[in-house]
Amino acid sequence: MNYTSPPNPQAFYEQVWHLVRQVPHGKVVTYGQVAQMLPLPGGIEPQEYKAFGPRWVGEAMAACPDDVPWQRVINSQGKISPRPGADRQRQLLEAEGIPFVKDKVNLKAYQWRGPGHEDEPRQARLF
DNA sequence: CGCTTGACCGGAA
DNA sequence: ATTCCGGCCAAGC
Repeated sequence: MNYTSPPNPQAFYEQVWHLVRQVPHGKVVTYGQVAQMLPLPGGIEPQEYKAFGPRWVGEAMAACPDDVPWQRVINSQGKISPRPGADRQRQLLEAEGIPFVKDKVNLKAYQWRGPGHEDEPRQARLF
């Protein structure tokens, strides 16, 4: 279906922004992850959503309000998607304490898993 | 009117 | 590890 935008861009974007606003300081999410976490938009086939959802998330970020921590959304490779302004994004993330190695973020350690399991210590007790 | 280009992703070469 | 490609729309030049 639509490559450029979902059936109801405005509604979809708001869902994206709502989710991104919940990403904690010092954590990141990927475009694809955000798309996957949101409900399947009406009138869209799952296969189509899988193919274009991530791009729509990108569109949403390009038009996000000021109160959305847009810098915490990066691509599936842990890198900042190339575009004018990428430097600024990296600066903001580093300022949050997120280290970059070879221009990449260690998603294993810094990816936010979603509401519910915030950032519990992996294994606090070691008897 | 035709060609280029997108804040993407996963698999193939 | 890196580059290319399909997916297949639409606005801008």
